Amino acid sequence: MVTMRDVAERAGVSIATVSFLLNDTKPIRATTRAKIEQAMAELGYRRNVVARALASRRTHIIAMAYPALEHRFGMSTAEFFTSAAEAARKEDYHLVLWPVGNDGIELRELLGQGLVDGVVLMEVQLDDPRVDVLRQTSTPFALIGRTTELDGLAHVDIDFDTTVEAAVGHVYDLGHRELALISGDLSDPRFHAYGPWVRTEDAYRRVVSAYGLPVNVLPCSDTTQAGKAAAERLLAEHPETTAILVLNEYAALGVVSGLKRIGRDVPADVSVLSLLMVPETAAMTEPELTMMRTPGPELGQLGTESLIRLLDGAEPLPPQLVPAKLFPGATVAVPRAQRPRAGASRPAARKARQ
Amino acid sequence: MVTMRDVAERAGVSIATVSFLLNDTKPIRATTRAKIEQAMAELGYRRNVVARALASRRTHIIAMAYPALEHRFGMSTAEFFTSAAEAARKEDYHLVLWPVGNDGIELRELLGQGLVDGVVLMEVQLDDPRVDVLRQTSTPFALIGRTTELDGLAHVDIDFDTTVEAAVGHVYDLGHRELALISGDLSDPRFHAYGPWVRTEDAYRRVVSAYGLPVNVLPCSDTTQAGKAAAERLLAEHPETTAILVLNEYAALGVVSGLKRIGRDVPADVSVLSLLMVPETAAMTEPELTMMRTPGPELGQLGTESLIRLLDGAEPLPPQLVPAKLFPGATVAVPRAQRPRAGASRPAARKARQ
DNA sequence: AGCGTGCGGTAAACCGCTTAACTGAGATGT
DNA sequence: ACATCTCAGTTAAGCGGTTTACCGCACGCT
Repeated sequence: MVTMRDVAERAGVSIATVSFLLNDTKPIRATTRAKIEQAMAELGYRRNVVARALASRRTHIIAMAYPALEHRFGMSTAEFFTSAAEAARKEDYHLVLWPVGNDGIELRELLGQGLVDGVVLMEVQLDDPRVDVLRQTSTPFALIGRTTELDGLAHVDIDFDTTVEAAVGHVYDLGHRELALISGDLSDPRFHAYGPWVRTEDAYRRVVSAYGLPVNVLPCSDTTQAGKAAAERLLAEHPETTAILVLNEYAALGVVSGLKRIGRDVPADVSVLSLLMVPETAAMTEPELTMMRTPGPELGQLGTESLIRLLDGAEPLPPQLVPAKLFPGATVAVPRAQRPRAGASRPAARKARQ
Repeated sequence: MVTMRDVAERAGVSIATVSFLLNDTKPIRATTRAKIEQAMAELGYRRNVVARALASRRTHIIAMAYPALEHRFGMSTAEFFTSAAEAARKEDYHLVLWPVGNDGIELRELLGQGLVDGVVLMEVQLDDPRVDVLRQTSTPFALIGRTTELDGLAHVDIDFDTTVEAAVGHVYDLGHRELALISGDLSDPRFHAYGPWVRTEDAYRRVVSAYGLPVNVLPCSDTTQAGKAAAERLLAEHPETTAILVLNEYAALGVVSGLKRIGRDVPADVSVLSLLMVPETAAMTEPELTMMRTPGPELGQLGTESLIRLLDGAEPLPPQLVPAKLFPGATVAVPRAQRPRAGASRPAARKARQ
């Protein structure tokens, strides 16, 4: 292994000078710079990041803490990770994906080892134990997602209000009045306080009420099977439904096939709009799903940048909420019965039932 | 930060003793051991992995090198990663996912930094530049997959022969005689030498010929859309087909919906069997796909263990080939026309055409 | 009594790099 | 002309561990 000492010797300078050049921490005369650079090139020198980390107390590694047990690693997550990794590399950091439990125990373990400079937290709970751990250990961190209390925490998140507003508005404008939301299963303890689900459902209730439409929300866990079942149940209980918004992307796939199984045509009989999804998944149904596209690339990048600001002591990035944008597919159409149906269709401010 | 020195002081021993205890590299008297352990507990000591790495020249980090550009990170990959990470943790290693290009340049960069002790290589090409890089830098590594030349390389892979044999056998036994394989797109330069595709296609041609059936192979890239298109084309050109094997999991989803779109019932008219897939994806179609389940968990674990053997100087694990096993779904059934159709059905040893 | 020999422990030299403190020479100010 | 600043480098003290060489001691053996 060729070390900095070797380079310094060959260039006829001190080892410190080499370090200053490498880190750009002190001005170096052009002639010396040239000598050093030549020496480095000739020897094929690469600085040892471990030694650097020990000496500088900065590993330049940031962890993306992902609760692998509670949330399956799916397409959306992959997107977050990829864009975050890219953003990190641009700033001379390494981004590693770290599977940790939601309780914060493994995270504490990880932090104690001193391997990472900071953490990007994914799948944030409304009240997240991991945030406490990070605070206690005074580790810099940024959230992709939001806790309820976030006094000054660096974070980025989906703008659920705007997203839901746009989604509901879209189907409303097409003429739909009998909507339903196939939401997350908030009775599941793992997701009871899972931000995206809670916030989306809240937003939905608000928005739909504001439109003067009845609120119909069905819980459903995040699998294709559950989506199928939910769709079938929904249309059994509310056969008047003409448009379904689906929160979870895997459930959305199931909703489409579930509807077809019970003989409903999509979108002729029922429109389906997926609220948080990536294009790859949307393409998996027939016809292709219309969706609100999860701003995964933006959020992954922003979250990482925001953390790196913290680490580099630069002035912090302001928190950002990014809405998911409508991505047209072929599962949303004008409802079959355009004429306003009496009574049921627009019952002024009927309240949520759940 | 509490260091080893603090612990040693408090326990009234030398810092070396603490190290010996921690690493179990020298016998320690029970009384001293107790003192040290108490001191550690009281102080809440955790050993700094960076310092340890520098001193021991072993970071205990292994990288899973994943060609993120060439291969999308999907469900199967997630499975490999998760099981590999778990296996690594059991052996006191950290496994990080590292996106690198297939050309080996980024990999070389990474290795130069001295951050990782070894590499688990994913999505191996038949002749993989990354293997050369690893050899040149004499980095220990294990392959999940195989190059063509693998003199003594540590590796694990899918047993494509057995897998294809089982798949073809399954549909054959049900009575299917008009098979087709929707394969990978080997004309795409990125996949031209991609092991799983090449090996599966080869195996398919061999096996089907051995059964005395006509060989019908259609290239198709790894997207749902491509799968749809391929299915439609296939049945236009070969309407007699009763069973389709699909290599890529995303394509398989498309095949099912493509068949439905052109009015073929699955499985009544055409059976579909996905060759390499995870259950989550299989559940996404209606009806659920019958598949050969990718042995991702096994391979991730075996690959990692095999690398760790190398790193720890233990005697190496023998290479292993693990077949994918049949996971029944609802897309494979007895062909509608059970009666052997004259001529076309069993043309003794008709040869491959491609 | 004399002598090797395990055993449990210590001292100290690194590992490769960062960085605070220092140096020496030329430029600058008055 | 002399003290003062810059500027570009150097020296050396760590960072928090690992590991080699060494040491004293009790023990068994002859």
